[in-house]
Amino acid sequence: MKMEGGATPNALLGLLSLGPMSGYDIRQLIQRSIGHFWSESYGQIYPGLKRLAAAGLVEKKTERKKGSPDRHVYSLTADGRERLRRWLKLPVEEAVPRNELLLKLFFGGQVSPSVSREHVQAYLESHESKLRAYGAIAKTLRKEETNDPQLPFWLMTLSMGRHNSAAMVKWCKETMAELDRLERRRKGGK
Amino acid sequence: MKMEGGATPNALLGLLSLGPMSGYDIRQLIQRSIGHFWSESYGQIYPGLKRLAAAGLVEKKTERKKGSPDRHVYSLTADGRERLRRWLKLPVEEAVPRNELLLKLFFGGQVSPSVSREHVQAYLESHESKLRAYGAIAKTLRKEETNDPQLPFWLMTLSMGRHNSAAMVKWCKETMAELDRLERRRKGGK
DNA sequence: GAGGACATGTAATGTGTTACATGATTAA
DNA sequence: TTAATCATGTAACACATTACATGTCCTC
Repeated sequence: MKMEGGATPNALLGLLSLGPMSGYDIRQLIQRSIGHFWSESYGQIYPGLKRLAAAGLVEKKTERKKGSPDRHVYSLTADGRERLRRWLKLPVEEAVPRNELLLKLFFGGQVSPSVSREHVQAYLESHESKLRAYGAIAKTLRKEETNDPQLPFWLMTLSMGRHNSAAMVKWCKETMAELDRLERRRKGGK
Repeated sequence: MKMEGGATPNALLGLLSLGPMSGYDIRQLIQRSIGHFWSESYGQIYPGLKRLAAAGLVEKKTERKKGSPDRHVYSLTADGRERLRRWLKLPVEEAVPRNELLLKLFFGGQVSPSVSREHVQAYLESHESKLRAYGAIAKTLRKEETNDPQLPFWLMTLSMGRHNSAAMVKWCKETMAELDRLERRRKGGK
């Protein structure tokens, strides 16, 4: 009965702090809220909720529906909320970085520069599309949740996404230019 | 005998493309080269090399030393180099994002803004120190590897680190200011 | 003589995704 | 009728870290 540590159960507690929900709801909510920087699969969510319930941090209520399977709605207990707060105060644990694009780029000397160029191009497009998405989300968020006290925090997480993607767009453009130079030098003289 | 897919064995091949090495060497080299965006533990490296050798992608030579344990030096075979090139050309697989700082910040409404402020402060400091490190690495890299054809690629990966950390520093400062505003509003008049 | 670098490897454990299994309802 | 959405959950697998186990050489 450890239950300390791991971010996943605490993420579940955090989401339940927004209101009672089923495992299925949680999955959907993740995608509409923290999806840009967090994800959980059903294989984590369902067993996770079960363990949290066994530890008394959440409470389960079963809603019967004719025909379709029962809905298991979980809600935070006082203990659960306390546990969440305690975790929130703990220092953030830095994750081991893993960036496959950079890994491939680092070994770019093994292939033609155009290969790396394509990878960077794809990365550029993904960040440009993220930037568009962030703009849209900020708009609806401000419209629909104007007086929610948590809104400022949600906007801060969005803002990081924007800063990051903008920086990545800039890096991609510079890097593609440099890769073009390498390609030309290869084909051209010497 | 799949051996396709996973980035880890390909990272090993990539490092061996820089020259023959032992598992121990690989670990050290990772920290001095791709450590900012990749990492591998011995528990991955040693069994990984064994599997690559079984698949004929690397070759193992044992150097006997009196007293100390044998050194197992691995080098790329032609097959291994070919496999590496093929993987480099494959599109980059985007990883599921996981950012614990953002997760905590998203639920920042559950605790005092000063808690979030401290997390952001720590993040700021870590990126400022990264920026200093990147500057130092770029300097030594240009001094010691001036004519290595792979240098431009190494500098590109460094450059992403710089763009990213600079953006994060900016975001941290803005976000800390916003958190201070929230804190003041909380203490001050309703 | 204590500690750290050198050097290899395995076992236990943790963490996470994907595929599978089941089945109703609803929209194209 | 085909597919998507709703809804729950397990099992198999993949991937990764950490602790353990062992032992030498070198430096303070």
